[in-house]
Amino acid sequence: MDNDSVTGARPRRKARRRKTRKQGSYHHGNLHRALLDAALMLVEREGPKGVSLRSVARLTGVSPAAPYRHFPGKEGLLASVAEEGFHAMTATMEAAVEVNKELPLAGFRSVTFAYVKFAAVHPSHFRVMFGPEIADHSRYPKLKESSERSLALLTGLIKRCQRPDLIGGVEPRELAIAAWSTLHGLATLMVDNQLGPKLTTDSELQALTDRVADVLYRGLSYSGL
Amino acid sequence: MDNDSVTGARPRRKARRRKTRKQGSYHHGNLHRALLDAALMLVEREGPKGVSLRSVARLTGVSPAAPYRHFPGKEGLLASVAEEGFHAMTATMEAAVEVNKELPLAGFRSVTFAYVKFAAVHPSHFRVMFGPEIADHSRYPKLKESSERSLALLTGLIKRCQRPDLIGGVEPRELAIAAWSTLHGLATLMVDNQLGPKLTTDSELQALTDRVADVLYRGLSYSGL
DNA sequence: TGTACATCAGTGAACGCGCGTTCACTGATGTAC
DNA sequence: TGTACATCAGTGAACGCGCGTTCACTGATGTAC
Repeated sequence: MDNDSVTGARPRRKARRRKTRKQGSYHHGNLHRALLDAALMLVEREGPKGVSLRSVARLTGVSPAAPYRHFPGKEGLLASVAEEGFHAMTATMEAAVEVNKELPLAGFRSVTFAYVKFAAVHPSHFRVMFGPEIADHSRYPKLKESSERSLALLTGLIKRCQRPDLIGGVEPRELAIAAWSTLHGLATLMVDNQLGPKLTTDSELQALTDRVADVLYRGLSYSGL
Repeated sequence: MDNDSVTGARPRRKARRRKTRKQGSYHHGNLHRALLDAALMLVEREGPKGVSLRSVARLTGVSPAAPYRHFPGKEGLLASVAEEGFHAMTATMEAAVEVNKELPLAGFRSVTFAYVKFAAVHPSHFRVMFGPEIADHSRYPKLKESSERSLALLTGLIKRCQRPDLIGGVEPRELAIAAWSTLHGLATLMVDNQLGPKLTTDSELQALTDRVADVLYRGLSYSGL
């Protein structure tokens, strides 16, 4: 049941919980986390609409009412799942930037790949993060905040790339939106199977991502970077 | 109930039906079309998950079993809705190309705007077209075919733009995927309210789209266009 | 250390609901003669 | 033109289902004295 593919986000979360809660185990031990893990697993296995509060409880081995001790309802649970997704994705993006710290433009390539790779590996999780399951994202401040971090990351990256002599010409945030659109579009089209069945291997994914990143890269270069 | 915002696709469809069916009115008159219109309306009003076969039948004033005379089931109905969406969207894109026929690169701008505008005006329809409501797009050949037309349109546009001396360097289809990713990403982020609440007016939308199109445009220009 | 009490995580039964789909049917429409 | 028949679009009742959420509860855990 432990979902160790989202390694980026979990340690942080565990640490936070240690502080706010007694560390010992209550009845279940750690139902909050167990529910999230079960939800994650169901999302990946059955897709976003295969997740119900009852099925999550069932998978966790707990009564249908138990989740209400930890989440305000179904949407609240999904919002937490989405939030963890954003944390994990941003973490891999940050790691990708870190690798090419001195070469910000090269960093762009790895960030692109990190984003697309995350979507490819966790398609349903990705869908929950951006899809209509959570009707109003603004009702979940922590979710909103975590999703904005990825845009902030792109914006920061662009600021660091911007050539001093051209600063003032283009708003970094607007370039960041253009970049984000490209990453997100590629990831979405892929997740939704719109690009044909040619993306079976990792290297094909890498190749396609590289081609798209090329265009984006050039577009940004000639827009003041 | 008549949804005249999707003007691009309907006349074609009506004409086709006149041929295959008697023109008079059966019991309901034209339940097939009425169901599609009702589904479309519900999708826009309640969002993709607000649509049920029963609610569609209800809105049409018909018994819950009636739709089964015209569609294989719920998913089949939604697939038809999605298909009409692709037809409508591609039609507006084609119209946008037509306007700038002699200036293919300028045509790119208008196509971008057409795509994003369609998503902005019909957010839920757009979601049905790309979302997980239809589990397996390949099970609906007509849907698949209609969705591929928009990529074909982009590819064609790129071919016409490609500078003869550079042909052979880059596959048009790969540039088209890059372009499509950018359009689609922008449209998706907008539909999913990820870009903040700053897109209330049409001109703001136009401005943002133009900025993104700028980057894309430059990226393509320096990639062999 | 031991006891009485408070807390609160998890139970299990129940609620009302709307759903997708099926079925035998009926009655309006179309057609062959 | 009129009649007997075939077709088939739409009916309405019924099915079984899983869902989200509520409620009074119980019993393990933690705590104050």
